[in-house]
Formats: sequence, structure tokens, C-alpha cells
Amino acid sequence: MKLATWNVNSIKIRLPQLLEWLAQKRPDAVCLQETKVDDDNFPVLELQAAGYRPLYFGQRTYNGVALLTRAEATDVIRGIPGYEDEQKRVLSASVDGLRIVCTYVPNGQSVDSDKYRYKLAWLDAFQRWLSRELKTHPKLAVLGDFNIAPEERDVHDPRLWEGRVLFSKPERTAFRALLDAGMKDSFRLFDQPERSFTWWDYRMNAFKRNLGLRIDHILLSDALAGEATSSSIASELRAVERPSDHAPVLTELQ
DNA sequence: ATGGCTTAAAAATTAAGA
Repeated sequence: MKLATWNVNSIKIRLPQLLEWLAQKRPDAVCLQETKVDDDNFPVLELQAAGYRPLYFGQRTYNGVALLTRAEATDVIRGIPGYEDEQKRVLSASVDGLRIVCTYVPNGQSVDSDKYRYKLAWLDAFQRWLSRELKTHPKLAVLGDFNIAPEERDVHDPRLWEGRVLFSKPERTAFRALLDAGMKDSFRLFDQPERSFTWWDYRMNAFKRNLGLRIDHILLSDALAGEATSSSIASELRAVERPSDHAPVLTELQ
């Protein structure tokens, strides 16, 4: 079973690339972030024609998540239950015996901003909810744009980024708390090339120079981690005409 | 020169991303 996540930075702009990629890779479940459309404008028909059943939880202009599955998904939950949030960032469902959580973690803007405080409070609520979910759904996968580079090797220049948003100590501690709740970073279950990243700034030829961060992740519950057979970053999608600034991440289960 | 692109809003700029 192939699981994938991709921050598309507007599903409207990226739909042709998404459809081509789905046809090539045929993932069984795909989590999308920053769809940037309300639910009335989600491209349902195009994705159905491609063989996928779309679930979506969006808003105009900002945020928005979606889950595309080839098999039927059930028990759909939107948002973090019990956590009031105007922003559409979490979508969960069961498919093929797995519980899948799609997430778009707040960016945080800068460490001295209200958005950063919102990010940390949001992550605390997310972790506490996932800890409970893991008890009822031992086979759990959490996929998405976490907006956190967990370790120094996930940052092109750790000295430059130390203490900045996406790589500050409180954010890395919050990411560690997610793993400590009973999950593994599937990308790190396997040998990987050095300087592997999932996001590159649009400016400064950052992709060509590989000045990136690894901030998009596929976490697998401890019960599921043993079933993983590979994990990789589809960086070729960052090299196309008019790319998203994020590349997809793929993890395959036996 | 906290810039450099890209997107969505709206009709020129602004906000936001990371």
C-alpha cells in the first residue's frame, strides 16, 4: 500500500500535475495541504475520473486539506475534535484497515509572533488528541506538512536556521512529543541521501542550489512502522514548470 | 535589501507562505 502527502499550494493551479502524478504512481491514499478552495469548488469530478474518492475540508484562499483514496474511506472526522479552530487543517478517515490523519500544521511566521504561539498551542492539542487516537486506532498514519524540520540533518544550514521558525527548539520538542506518543518518522526508517528536503523557497534559486528543509512527513504508529518497506521524496515534482514549493513524500507499506 | 517568488484576493497592491 502506497501512502503519500503533498502540499500542493493551490489545488486549482496544481491539478494537472497532480493528475499526471496520480496516473504514474497510483498511490492508494494521498493527503493534500494548502488546497486553498472552499468545498464547493473542490475538483471532485476530475479526481473521480482519475479513480480516486476525494474527501476535502477547505476554505477560500488559505489552508485546506484533502484525502484522496482508491478504496472507500469511512468514519470521516474534520478538524481536531474538541479544539475550536477556524482554520481547516485536519481531516481523518479509515481506509484499508488503517486510520489516516491528514494535517497542515500552522506555519508560525516568526518565533515572536501570535501565529507562532498559535502553532505551539495547536501542536499541543494535536498531540494530546493523537495520543488518544493511537489507543483506539493502533494502525495509525499521520501525513502532512508539519512545518517543522526535526533534526539538523533536515536543514540545509542548521546554524542559519537555529532558533528560527520551522527549526526552533519548542517546535522540535513538539515534534518529538508526537513521536514519543508512539509513532515513527517513516522517512528515517530507511537509509536516505544526505541533504534530503521536501521544501525549497521559490526565491534565490533555492531548489537548484538544494537550499531546503525537510518539513513534510509521514508518521506511522509503532504497530504500523514494521510494515513499511520504503520511503522517498518525489523531488522531481519540484523541478517542473510552475511547481509547488513542496515536493511529495511517499511511504510504501507491505 | 527581513529582500529575493508564488498564490489568492481583486483590479494595484496586500497578505501569507516558510
